[in-house]
Amino acid sequence: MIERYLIHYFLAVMDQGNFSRAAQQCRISQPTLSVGIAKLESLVGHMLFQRTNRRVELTTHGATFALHARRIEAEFAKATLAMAVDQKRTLIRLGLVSTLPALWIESATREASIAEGEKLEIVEGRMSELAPRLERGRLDVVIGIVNGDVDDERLLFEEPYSLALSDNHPLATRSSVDPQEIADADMIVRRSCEALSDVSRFFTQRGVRPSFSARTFNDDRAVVFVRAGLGMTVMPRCFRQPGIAMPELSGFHMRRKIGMLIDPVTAGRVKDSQSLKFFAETLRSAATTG
Amino acid sequence: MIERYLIHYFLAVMDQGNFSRAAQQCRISQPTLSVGIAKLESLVGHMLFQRTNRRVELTTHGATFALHARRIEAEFAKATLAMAVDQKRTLIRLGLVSTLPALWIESATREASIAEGEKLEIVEGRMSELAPRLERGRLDVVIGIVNGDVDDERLLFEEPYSLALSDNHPLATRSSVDPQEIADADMIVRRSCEALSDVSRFFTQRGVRPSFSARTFNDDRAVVFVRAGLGMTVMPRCFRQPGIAMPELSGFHMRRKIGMLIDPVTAGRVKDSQSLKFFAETLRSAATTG
DNA sequence: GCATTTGATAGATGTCATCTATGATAGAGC
DNA sequence: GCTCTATCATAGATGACATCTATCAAATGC
Repeated sequence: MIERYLIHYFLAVMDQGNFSRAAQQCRISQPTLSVGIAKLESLVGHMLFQRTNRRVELTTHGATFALHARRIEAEFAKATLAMAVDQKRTLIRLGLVSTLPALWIESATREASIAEGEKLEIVEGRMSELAPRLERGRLDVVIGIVNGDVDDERLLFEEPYSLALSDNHPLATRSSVDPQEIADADMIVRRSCEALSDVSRFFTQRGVRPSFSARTFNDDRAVVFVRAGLGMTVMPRCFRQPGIAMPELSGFHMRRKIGMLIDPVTAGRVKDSQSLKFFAETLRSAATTG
Repeated sequence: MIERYLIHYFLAVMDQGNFSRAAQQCRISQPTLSVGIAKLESLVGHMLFQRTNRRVELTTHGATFALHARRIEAEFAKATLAMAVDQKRTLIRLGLVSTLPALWIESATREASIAEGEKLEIVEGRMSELAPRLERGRLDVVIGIVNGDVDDERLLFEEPYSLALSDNHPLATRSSVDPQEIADADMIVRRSCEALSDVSRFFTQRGVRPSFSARTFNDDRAVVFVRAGLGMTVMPRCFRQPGIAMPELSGFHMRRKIGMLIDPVTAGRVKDSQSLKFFAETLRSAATTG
């Protein structure tokens, strides 16, 4: 049976005149589209496209099928439109980089839930997982690390990485600490940290080889370790909280920007979302007041 | 995205007014249809059916959607029809019970391949595997064991089960052998035999407990063993061939009918198939001339 | 000749439609 | 009441297949 997704593939190739671009339009890989068209051709029993190396054009059978394909797609569109009235809730699928403090996420989530008739679906993960999901339309928006220039609306905050240590540590009152001063200290490794490799390079380039007292993927757990005096670590400023001192690590100037990455396809829906707005604003204000 | 199969499910429920019957119409299980309708409802954002215990009826949203669903399905049908012209080859998916002799299958396949513009796709297996495949439309026709009354057109041949032994065995010249006479003989077990349990019951009820010299799923291999004098076995008469004697096993009157089981949905297409006709006739004549 | 762009192929992976088995509910018959 | 039957829903396992990440092969442009 000819499924709708094959109709989609077919129309995309017609639109773009090219398999690779059609695949992009459908947000699938080129080989997937290739076998999809092959399957469609086997289902209808005819070649639909004449592939020359420079361009793709319809066969006569393809032209016939094109008429029907357009009508089918139009009928689906009409049906969807007809059912779109009285829609109760809009779903926003939000990707969230895992290197944000639990407390902030907690209050942001609570604020977001105020919005009526909307539903937030949150996926946590590293940027390297979230970015392709956004790319393929599995997420509507990602709140995480953004690089390069970002307009103010989408940038939530920018922050440095600092040293984090228990506030009864001798160095806790200092505003800045030299790497050599902590050569003998125990360090805690935040394994999900996006700056992990930069931090370790920073220390090794200065001849400092700290010993490690803990390794964790959970940043809030790392904070607990620090507060308990198990060791110190380097983490984004946003993790500052009672019991933790965060002096500058002199010479380490890396910063990160936290912002929103929005899927262009669903951008309209996302822009209107009250819950996302509440969520973002809570993070933004936490960063400025903290 | 609403896929076509969901439209199908929806229309089937409308047609039948009942999930279970709709599932039968779609040749899927009832739970599959249940979650399918649930998925469709979540996609369109509305309940489509009002389920009471005794009957299923459309909601107002469902009624609206029904109009569109019919149109969509109609467009697909038109498209399929438009592409059906100039169809080159028709595919017949043939299930073949594995307890038929390789030689017969070989010549039948060769004869079938004469038919132009048709393609035969053969799946071998036990009846217990083939029957559900036919049931679910994965096969167009099954050639295998048929029970009960079958019209002459679909019945290919009927045959008894006989003892099979090497033709230089002392008993080879006999027309009939008593079970007690072979109490000491080595037997070969044809593990895929549909009569296996009947055969072993037949022997045990007569107090005969033969020893086994071979066990195989491959009937032609069993023939090779028999011819080599490794032992004897009970098999359908159609396996008779040079080097093998097949005296009757007195008291064992079981017979089997080999015939065609045809999927009612694709019956029209199957009836017209030349290759299937050649295939069937070759088997039928092999049975009468052999 | 070399880099680029095209679509096709192969093998691995993940998603999800499908299955079987079971539960929950309601009416029918006694 | 009680069972029996018919209904649709749920849970977990399975399998099919759409999709991915490699690649390759062929043609074009420089």
